[in-house]
Amino acid sequence: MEYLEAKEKFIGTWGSLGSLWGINKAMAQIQALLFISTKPLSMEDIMEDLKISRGNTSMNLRQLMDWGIVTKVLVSGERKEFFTTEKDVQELTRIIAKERSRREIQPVIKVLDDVSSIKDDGTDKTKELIKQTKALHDLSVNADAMLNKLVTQKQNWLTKSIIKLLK
Amino acid sequence: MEYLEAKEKFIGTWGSLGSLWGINKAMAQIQALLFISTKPLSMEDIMEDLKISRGNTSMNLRQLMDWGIVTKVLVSGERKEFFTTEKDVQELTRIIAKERSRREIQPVIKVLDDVSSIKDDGTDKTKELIKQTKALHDLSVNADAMLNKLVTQKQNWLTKSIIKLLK
DNA sequence: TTAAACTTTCAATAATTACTGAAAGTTTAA
DNA sequence: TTAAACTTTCAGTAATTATTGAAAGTTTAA
Repeated sequence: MEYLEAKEKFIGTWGSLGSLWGINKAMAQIQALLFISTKPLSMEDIMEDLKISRGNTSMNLRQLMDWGIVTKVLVSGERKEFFTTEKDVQELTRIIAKERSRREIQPVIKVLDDVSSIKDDGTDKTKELIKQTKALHDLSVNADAMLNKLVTQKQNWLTKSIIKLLK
Repeated sequence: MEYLEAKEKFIGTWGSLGSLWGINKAMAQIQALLFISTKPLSMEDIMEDLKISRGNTSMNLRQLMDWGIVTKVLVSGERKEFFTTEKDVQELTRIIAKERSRREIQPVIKVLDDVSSIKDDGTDKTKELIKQTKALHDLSVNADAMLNKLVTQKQNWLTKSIIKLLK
């Protein structure tokens, strides 16, 4: 396999994986492209490489920046803006985990808390709703706490954690 | 909040969370409905409750069964089929994690392995592609191993794991 | 200033994904 | 058998989501 084929395979796969996990294809592909690029890329570069429109590029770069995954960099002597992504996979994972927790898990925990706190009217179905949503609530809180714990340790969290768990 | 409102809030939230994570709404909602139901439900029950068509119900139940999350149960004296979901949240998580690993993570690991194994032609961009995809590969392998490890311990994996990690 | 170089926004459109409903298929009781 | 009770399939359609491209907005160099 040559460079170009490998590059396209990587970017394509990353895009599909994104879709599978609720991240849009262009967004995932832009990140993948920056991830393997040796230098920051301009909007023009990205558009040309991925063959997507200016608007699409602009919107998805913005989202990636909102997530904290991509940053603007100034290239001296250049008027236009350039972009890079976080290059360290561990740091990248930390950012994504933290954001998904904040945006998606926390709000669900709140709902589960509300729902599992309704008044027990003595009926079976109410009891079941309370029991099951409480179980889900507790699991979510624990899993989220664990994820944060894992991911808050800057250095080698994954390796360290695996070692601990294997003991 | 009364039972019905709480129930609808739970099912609705679960559906939205599903969409956010690449699981279709109807599928997530059927699972949610079964999860808080005190007894197995028929296709008719599900259709009526969620106001979705027969075809949709059938297709999504099938998918849930493929995932191993929902099972058919025979109710004696009844001709039609009834369905339940795994009621234990830990077991449910185990099943989902295992399936997502098998269906989605393993294939990506394979691609990352292929891509990071291309011949180093000495150029910077090839070196970068190899380096970055290798890092991603290693992270994925580790994270996947950890997930499997966590999730393979039947009893209270989450609690146990948190205790270990907090040490 | 101003005008060129660049970025963002957003209405229109395309692409994708989900859903319906009815026909075809299957199972079971008599 | 057969026909009623049920489930699955799938072509057509609807709903959702992503993308385009051009106009509007912004920045900067002269």
